[in-house]
Amino acid sequence: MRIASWNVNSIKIRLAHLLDWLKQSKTDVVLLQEIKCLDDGFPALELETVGYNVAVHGQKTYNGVAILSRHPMTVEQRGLPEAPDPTQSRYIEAIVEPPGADGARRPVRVASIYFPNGNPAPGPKYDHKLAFMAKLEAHARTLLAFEEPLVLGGDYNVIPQPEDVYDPKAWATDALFLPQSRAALRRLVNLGFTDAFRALHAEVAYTFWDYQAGAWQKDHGLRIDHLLLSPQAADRLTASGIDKKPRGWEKPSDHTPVWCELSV
DNA sequence: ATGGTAGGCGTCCTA
Repeated sequence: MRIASWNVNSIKIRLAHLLDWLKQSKTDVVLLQEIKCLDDGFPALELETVGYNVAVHGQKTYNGVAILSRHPMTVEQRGLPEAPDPTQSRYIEAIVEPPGADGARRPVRVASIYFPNGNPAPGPKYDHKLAFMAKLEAHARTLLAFEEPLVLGGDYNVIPQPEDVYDPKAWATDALFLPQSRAALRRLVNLGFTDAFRALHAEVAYTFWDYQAGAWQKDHGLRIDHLLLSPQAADRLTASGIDKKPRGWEKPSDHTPVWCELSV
């Protein structure tokens, strides 16, 4: 089963890209962020027509997350439990169930998460970022106790290591790379998660290139979109990658998809 | 050197 995460920066603007990419990538489950629309405005019909079930936690103008699944899907959470600002739609969680070849049940719990950017730091936005990460960590503890396959995917807005940014010095004081942000991500990972991309790849790779200053052309990127796997999901990890192609298309999102393959 | 670009119920805010 292939699972991907993609911050599309407006589902309305990016629908054609998403449909093209779904056709060529053969992804079973897609975790979307920054859909920037209410539930009613989400193009559910267009996506159902090409074979996906749709779950949306939308918001007007900002944020908004969704999950697409070729397999039956049950929504478990809309909104992060005890989120510091529940008016911001940044979390949706579901259980997807691919058909077992032998009739066995193989449910996988997935979440699509849009972490706060946190700039400027210090300040109230940075405080909100850290508060959100603390509540996410608490919820992740609860989910890990279920000892089931779990994929926490999304735009984490955190650069894990210096090798995950083109110029670490230039990002030293940015909310995405401050020591407290990186420590909060480490606390989460250290609960027992596996970074699906880094587990299988040692090379430098990015998931985001700013629209400004020719960042894409200069390959001035960041790796801030991640798929974190519970031990039971990591046991089944067979492949992962970052699909750079969509970032090079006309009128792209500033993010490109990260994906992983779990054996059935 | 504080620019640059993109998206949205937009004349600013967020990223």
